[in-house]
Amino acid sequence: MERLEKYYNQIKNSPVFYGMNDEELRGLLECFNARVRKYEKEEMIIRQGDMISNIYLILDGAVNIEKDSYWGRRIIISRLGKNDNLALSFVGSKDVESSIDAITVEDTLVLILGYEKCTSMCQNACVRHKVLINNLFQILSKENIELIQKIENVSQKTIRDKLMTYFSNEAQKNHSNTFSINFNRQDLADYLNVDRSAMSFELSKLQKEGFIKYDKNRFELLS
Amino acid sequence: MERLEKYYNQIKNSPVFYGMNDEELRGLLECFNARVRKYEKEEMIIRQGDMISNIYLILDGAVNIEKDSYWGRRIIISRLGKNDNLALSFVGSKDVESSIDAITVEDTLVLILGYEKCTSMCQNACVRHKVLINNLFQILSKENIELIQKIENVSQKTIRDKLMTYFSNEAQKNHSNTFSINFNRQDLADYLNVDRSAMSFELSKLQKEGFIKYDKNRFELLS
DNA sequence: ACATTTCCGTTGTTTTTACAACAAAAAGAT
DNA sequence: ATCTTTTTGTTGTAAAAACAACGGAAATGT
Repeated sequence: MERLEKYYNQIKNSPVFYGMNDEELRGLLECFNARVRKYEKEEMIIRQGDMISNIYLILDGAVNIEKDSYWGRRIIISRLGKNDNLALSFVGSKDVESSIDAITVEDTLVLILGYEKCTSMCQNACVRHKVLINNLFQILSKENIELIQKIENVSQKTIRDKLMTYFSNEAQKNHSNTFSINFNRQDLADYLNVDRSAMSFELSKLQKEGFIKYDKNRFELLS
Repeated sequence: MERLEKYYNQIKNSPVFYGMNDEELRGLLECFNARVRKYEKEEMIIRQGDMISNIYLILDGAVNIEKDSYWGRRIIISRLGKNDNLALSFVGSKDVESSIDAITVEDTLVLILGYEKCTSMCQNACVRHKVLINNLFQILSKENIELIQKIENVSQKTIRDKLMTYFSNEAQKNHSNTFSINFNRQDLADYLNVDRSAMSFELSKLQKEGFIKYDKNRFELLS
């Protein structure tokens, strides 16, 4: 259990608490019984089948949202990082258990809010709750749009098209044709749903043909 | 333009307005300048690039959420029906233009609420707005979970696995091993991201091998 | 610096898919 | 009922992906 104060500024600036002043935020943190927890590398924060009643906010680190297809194949649905929320949709959907795992890819610090407890208590009373839910709505909207984008990525027919679609999207996010990615090769393959070695092969081909340049995890989109 | 009253009961029972009494609902409908609009078959309700500031609720009919991959290939992201919302995530994400098309697959009736207008006016004032956003949050959560499920469907490696995953999910939704699907073959192929003829072939093979039985759009999961 | 482990690229082989072309069946129109 | 159009199933072929096996590079630990 880590001290909350240490991360107060970061918490304050996260999208979850957007538009709140200090007084409101502190009240909210107390009402939600906020705490900070540290997870080791490769630790599971959420498991398939869990009932989720907490809001999880990543303060630092990286987390994979994964799903095990029934024969051991791993699907990486998304890679989350600082200021992202985990499994928010399962908080919003009452009585639905998590269909995904959340696994840290490195040591990770998470802020945990007991959503259940507070909402049942303060019901219509607290004003902050209204701001919060408004923020959550917007965060979920963004998540939704990113899922659609992911569907676009994995729906391309060839490995080449998947890679180029993914790179285009990354370049756009970074406002630059040069960008680094968080994934290693295996993770990228699991994200794009292709075989790693086939993907590696396609990457070199793309480089030889002059579409991209890369060195380790740094990529450049040419032309 | 259709008369609102005719559909009042259905509107009242939709998830968007869950938990509101008549007075609140009527106030809300007025505040949001609610109207009902009829779309013909194959008409576009939303286009890629549109800025979405309305809440769309399907009263009757069916709508495809699609995306055109840049070489004519069509991706069906989801098929929506009665009581579903269109493009809600683009309402929540300010200043983000739609990345999808919404196209009717048959004559469709839609309730349209001018979300923008009301929220900017009544700001923190109206109580109903709080209930509404709470509902929207839950609806978006469900959408989110369904998108994750779709990712699971299309992330299977073989056509057979995609079909069986899809069928399992449908059977579960219907609480029965026998169920009808809305898609015709081409649409199902575009949804699962596979070639139609290859899929047809795989379907007959699955039937021959005794895994499924089907007649037209009615399927049964055996074993 | 050395050993060990993890990660990455390459190649050949097998499996699966996409694509094209066509026939049969079903649905719609007159 | 007849004709037309749309949908669905079947087959062969070419393209692409998965898989397996391996060697080298890079990272990690001691």
